[in-house]
Amino acid sequence: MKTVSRVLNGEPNVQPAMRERVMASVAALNYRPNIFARSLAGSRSYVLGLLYYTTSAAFISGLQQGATARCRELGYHLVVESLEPANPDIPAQLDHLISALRPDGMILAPPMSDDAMLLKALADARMPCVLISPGGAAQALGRVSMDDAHAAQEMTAYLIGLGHRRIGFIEGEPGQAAAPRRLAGHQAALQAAGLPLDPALVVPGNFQFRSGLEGCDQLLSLAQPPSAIFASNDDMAMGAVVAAQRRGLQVPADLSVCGFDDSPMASLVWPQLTTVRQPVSEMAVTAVNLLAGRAAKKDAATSAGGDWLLPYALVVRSSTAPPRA
Amino acid sequence: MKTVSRVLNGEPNVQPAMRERVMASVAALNYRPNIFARSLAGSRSYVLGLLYYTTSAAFISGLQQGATARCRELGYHLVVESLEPANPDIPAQLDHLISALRPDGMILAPPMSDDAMLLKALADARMPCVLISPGGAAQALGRVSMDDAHAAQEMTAYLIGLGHRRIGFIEGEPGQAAAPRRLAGHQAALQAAGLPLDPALVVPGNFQFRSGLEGCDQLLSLAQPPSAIFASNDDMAMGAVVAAQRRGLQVPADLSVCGFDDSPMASLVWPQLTTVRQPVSEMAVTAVNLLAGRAAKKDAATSAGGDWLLPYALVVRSSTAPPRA
DNA sequence: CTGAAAGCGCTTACAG
DNA sequence: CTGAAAGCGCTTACAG
Repeated sequence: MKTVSRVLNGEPNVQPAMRERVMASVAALNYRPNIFARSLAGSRSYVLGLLYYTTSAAFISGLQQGATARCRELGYHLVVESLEPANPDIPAQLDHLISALRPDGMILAPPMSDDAMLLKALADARMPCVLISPGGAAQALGRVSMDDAHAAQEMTAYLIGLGHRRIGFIEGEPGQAAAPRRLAGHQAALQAAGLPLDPALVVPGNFQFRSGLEGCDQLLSLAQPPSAIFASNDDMAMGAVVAAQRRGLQVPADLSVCGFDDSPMASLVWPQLTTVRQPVSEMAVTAVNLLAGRAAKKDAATSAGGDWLLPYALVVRSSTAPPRA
Repeated sequence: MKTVSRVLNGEPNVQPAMRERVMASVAALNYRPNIFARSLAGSRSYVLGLLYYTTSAAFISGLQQGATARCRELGYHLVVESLEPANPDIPAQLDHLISALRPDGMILAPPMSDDAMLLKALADARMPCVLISPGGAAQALGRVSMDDAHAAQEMTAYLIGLGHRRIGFIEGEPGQAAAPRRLAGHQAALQAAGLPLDPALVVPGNFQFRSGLEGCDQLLSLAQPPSAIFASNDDMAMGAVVAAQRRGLQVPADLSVCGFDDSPMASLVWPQLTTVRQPVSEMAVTAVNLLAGRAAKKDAATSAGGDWLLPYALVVRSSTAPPRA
């Protein structure tokens, strides 16, 4: 019965009758192929790696959720490895993972998707990789991202549409690729509306709660404070809300605040945050599809890959409103 | 050279000279045993599963961090599966995971460590399990927890030592095992100090930011409001801080607030939260040790297991102070 | 389109 | 204490 192998792996050239006969037995016996035997004999391991570094637990957890779900559907399994950016141990850790498990591919979450040392080690091992939201255009099977700039532009356009003319912006961590993109989108919307780019309205941040709090304080201390603040992520937006409330301002009546990410906290705080939903779990699903697809192909050369841009969504909740007249 | 197997697996009865000769070759060739071949032939898979449901991304991420690190040291690999409590698909999902990967054991994070359906399916499959912070005393290889009650008791004793006499308490999600334990510890400290148990000072919560905010509001609306509030976790403590600040109160000058967990946010918010550090990553390490140890043993019967209570730490930061005179 | 053979890289008893 | 043999459960060419 070596034909079962053919039908189980969905290969062509099997008679329908034969195929059905096999399928029936498989169902009846509750047969489940042993992944170890499969991997030993074949050229695929049915294992995919997720390489990450915990900047935002919510983001990583979302990726993992999407990836494990899709892996489950495809008969794959996900092995996770937490790495540290630019850590000299990376090659050794990778070598260990690869030689022991021989994963069919790796998914790199940011900021590891921009880690030169990791990327080099992976390339040396000829390991297929999909990069999530990379900054550069490193060589890889695929890159899956969302259009940060366009989303930020839409958010700012929404604030302008509400009637805001002076909009403060709190930047993200400079080292992360998404930060400058979000600022660029914000400024593009300002320009499209014919609004001036006042440098005083852009303050630094680092994606963390506290920098949002301080950034908001700085903006509200301006001679001409903004009527709305766009923080580059939700954590900072929450900080901004707290800073405003401490000064006795009502959000959104006195000050509109919006964020980016739609983290789980965004809809738990009060007021609930207007933000941009990142397609986190969809990005992971796409990455798994690319890697699993390429592993199934005989000729790796023709594998699809490429750049994928996934749709985001503007989530309007209760932290934004028209400015006070 | 089938003796290399013996030395690689650290078995006794090998001549030192022979052992050294093998080790030298292994190092020279950068030899790495293939986990698939090992698993196919042997009775161990060198794979451990982490079964969780994302209540707190930070908590899960901490567990995973600890588990992967320890797995790496022991030559194991971690496969993660996100499940849903009481989901009827659980047996099927589990069956799939077990028959394909044959993990040597499973680590169950709360609240899955109390999920009856999961526990039953695992027991049916005779899968060794370690439960993290379970509520009940379900049958398992091991249970690793921290002493929630004692930690809460210590926290309340600390507040009393600061001079507080009326201390508000915001409860956790009733469905989670830790919630009643923390309340019990709080009340034990009150009684030990001869303070009354005023039911009005205990308000419900659900471990989320918003319930902390509302709970604090409720407590501060009391005819005799408390001078300190102990929230059952950090998310709720952050909510309490915001509620206080909205009323124009200074934390900690006008109101002390403390939490539980030492989540990453706890030291990023302002003021930084006084809280209890849970030994999250250590719990995961202990779980891996138990499972790997049991897999290595020939006679599973004698495997250690049992109950493990790991040390926590009171982390005093700037959200608590003596009450205003 | 389908079957018989060999082999993936280890570990497990079983002899020496 | 150490070696030779068999086998784990699949997949991969290779014949029919």
